Amino acid sequence: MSEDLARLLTNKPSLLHQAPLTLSLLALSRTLHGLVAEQLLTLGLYPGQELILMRLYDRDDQIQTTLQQSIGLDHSTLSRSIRRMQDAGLVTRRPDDRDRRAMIVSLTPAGRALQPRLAQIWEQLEELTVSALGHSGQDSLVPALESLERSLTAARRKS
Amino acid sequence: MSEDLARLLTNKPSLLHQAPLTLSLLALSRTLHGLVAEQLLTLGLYPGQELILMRLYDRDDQIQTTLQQSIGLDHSTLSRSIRRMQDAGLVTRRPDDRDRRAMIVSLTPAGRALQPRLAQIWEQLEELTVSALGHSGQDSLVPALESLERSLTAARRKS
DNA sequence: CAGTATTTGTTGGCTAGCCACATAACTCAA
DNA sequence: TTGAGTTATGTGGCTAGCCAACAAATACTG
Repeated sequence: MSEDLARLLTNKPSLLHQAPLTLSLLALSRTLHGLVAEQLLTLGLYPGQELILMRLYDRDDQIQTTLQQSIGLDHSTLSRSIRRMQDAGLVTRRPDDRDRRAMIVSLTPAGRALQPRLAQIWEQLEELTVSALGHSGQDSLVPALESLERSLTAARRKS
Repeated sequence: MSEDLARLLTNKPSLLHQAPLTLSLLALSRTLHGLVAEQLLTLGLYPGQELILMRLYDRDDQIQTTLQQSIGLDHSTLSRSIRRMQDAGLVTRRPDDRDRRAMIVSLTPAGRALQPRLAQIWEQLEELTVSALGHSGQDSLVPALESLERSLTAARRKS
């Protein structure tokens, strides 16, 4: 890279090399997101929607807020995503009789029908990442990533 | 969690537990993105713009396509981001005399002035992630993440 | 040299995701 | 019971990011 040459000449360190871990995490994050998006698109899904479906596969007929809290996205994001999934025929929404503010989100047959294909995609992704890392490092990596995620979440709360 | 109870009773495995690595990577990815966005906002920046600035810190007066190729985003995304950065007074764009299709992107004094503060944020993020992982695991993790990123990129190319 | 192909950039349209604000319904206390 | 506070959801407006379609300039080729 001639950038490196320029840096040698001017003796200025690049910000890009001063945070290798952050940078590689961000790069990986983007690539993974793109790959997931690509795979989901074959089901007509968009990133984020798979998490909603998976929560509903585990427990159908959930209140929007319950989904929002377990997934952790903003309620407005969920509201719009779920509406689009309703438009796509994957879920239905009806007001809760006992709390008429709340909307109960339920799977349609079409939404439920995606379950095996989603499971397959999920499986392939896991296989891909696991084999890329070598099966050895996998067990140690998951706890490390989860610990890192907790630390970053804690760092966000502080501010 | 009562979801787990329900699963015990119905004996249905959750998709959420079948891809722990993928899931923890996605969760980490989201949290990191949020943290970065939060920090960048203190500079009036939005995620992605910091990469453009860093490339320009390393080498000023770059063609848009050069930036696009080194960063890896879609050219339309870059076009809009750079226009917003121009509106914000961080960069200028002028057509290249030798190739009048191309736009030369250059830092303004305001854009250059963000360099130290961006460096500080970048440093803090790296410290945070490194200390969260324990300084021991860091050296092995970066190559692992980069290797994983390459594998995922290769998986995208195939399709 | 003329016509075609490629490259560079912009715009429209769709998605996710956030914040701020608004609305409706529920809760609780005076 | 009335009124204040809380909760659930929706909407407007902004960002990133993608693809597709387009225009303009350059490069290539017959």
